[in-house]
Amino acid sequence: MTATNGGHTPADDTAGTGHAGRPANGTRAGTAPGHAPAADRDTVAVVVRQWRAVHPELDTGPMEVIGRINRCAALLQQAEDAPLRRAGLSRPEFDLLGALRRTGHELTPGELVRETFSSGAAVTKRLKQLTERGLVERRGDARDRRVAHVRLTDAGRDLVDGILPEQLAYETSVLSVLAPEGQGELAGLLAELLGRLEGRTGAVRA
Amino acid sequence: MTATNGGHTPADDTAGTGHAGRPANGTRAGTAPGHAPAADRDTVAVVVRQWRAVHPELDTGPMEVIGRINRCAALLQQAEDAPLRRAGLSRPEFDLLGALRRTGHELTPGELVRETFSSGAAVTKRLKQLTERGLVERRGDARDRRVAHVRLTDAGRDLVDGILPEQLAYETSVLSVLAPEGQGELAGLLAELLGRLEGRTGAVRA
DNA sequence: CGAGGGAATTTTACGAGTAAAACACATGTT
DNA sequence: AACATGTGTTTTACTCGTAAAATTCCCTCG
Repeated sequence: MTATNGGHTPADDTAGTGHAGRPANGTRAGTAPGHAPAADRDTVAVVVRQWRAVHPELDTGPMEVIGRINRCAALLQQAEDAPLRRAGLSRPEFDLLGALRRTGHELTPGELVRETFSSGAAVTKRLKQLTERGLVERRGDARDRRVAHVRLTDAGRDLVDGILPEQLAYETSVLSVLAPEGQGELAGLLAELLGRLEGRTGAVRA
Repeated sequence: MTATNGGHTPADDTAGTGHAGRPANGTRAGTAPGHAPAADRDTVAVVVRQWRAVHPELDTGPMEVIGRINRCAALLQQAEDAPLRRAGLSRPEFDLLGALRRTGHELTPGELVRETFSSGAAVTKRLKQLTERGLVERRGDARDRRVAHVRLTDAGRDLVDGILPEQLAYETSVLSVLAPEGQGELAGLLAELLGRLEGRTGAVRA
């Protein structure tokens, strides 16, 4: 979207929360080559400054990172929803189809729940709709009559294969502001962080 | 949460989409000092591998970055919702209160919409609830009777001030997997990316 | 001054997700 | 074999957010 979509962010944040912060006040934030000082280049910087003015005693450092992650995610999702809506799909629906496509084989509703990180009820509803639209098919299991097996129809597969390149092309264009090494660094740092977050499920006490 | 919360991620992704990717197959993903190769340290790496197996011709690079941003955001939000729920607040509600707290002055509903990145209708509903709970107060404008001015009550201010340190402490603990320089780098890279995303509203065609 | 145009906010109708309960079935136990 | 227990999936009741329409009010212009 960013052009097509109406422009409503579902789960944003950053703004209200407090997510922004400052990496040490000395840690040069500008990582890029010859870029502006990025005083308040983005919304997060502004928010952090506000918090610091009100609560000078708090270390707002983490906000710089987490606030930006949240905001980037929100904007990216909004942007990438456009090609999906054009195809008449919501993101969660595409995620479901994508899971089937990338694993290459049938999945049960339960497996879709895990692959998709959504609730069982949500998966049930989506499957119902996607089945009606002819994008997926279900088949009962011979052994265990509780379980079902879901697979993509040809139409479903084609739809995913048609959208995916668009998504990747858009993502590539957005990331092009970063040098290739920058992209690698970013991926690496995020992988570390994600490793901790996914690590022992819920080990980090909130 | 990550321990308290039920465990339902609202707006996740990564899994189904395709967000993951690989920074060049040579770009060492491990950015940290002496860490494991991170072969499939996280979910995103697994997903990317699946996509590459199915569509070897596509450049899945951007997925490594964007997939991780999305997944990190989802997990962070889930984790940080715990202290909020304990206080009986949803994240959007806290965002609204936070906007009032950090700006330090009254805001109109319209301003809250902008600060909070949510729809007008949503703000209206939240204000209604928060007012009933005695966390905010409204006052009509003398000049223009269409506008209202919203301010935090003492209870509202205290609530925000009580929660914020918890949030920051949690964020600090999560980010502690990264060295301080790593955090700075991450903040800087994300700032660059965010700059582009926020830049000219919707300039990047999807 | 009275109408038109526009802005701020709220209301309405509805779609989508969640938690918890309900189902349907399989399996280990005695 | 009958049952308690546990798992896979769906159903139910409800909440929340959205889009679009409706309200209320300001301001300018003829």
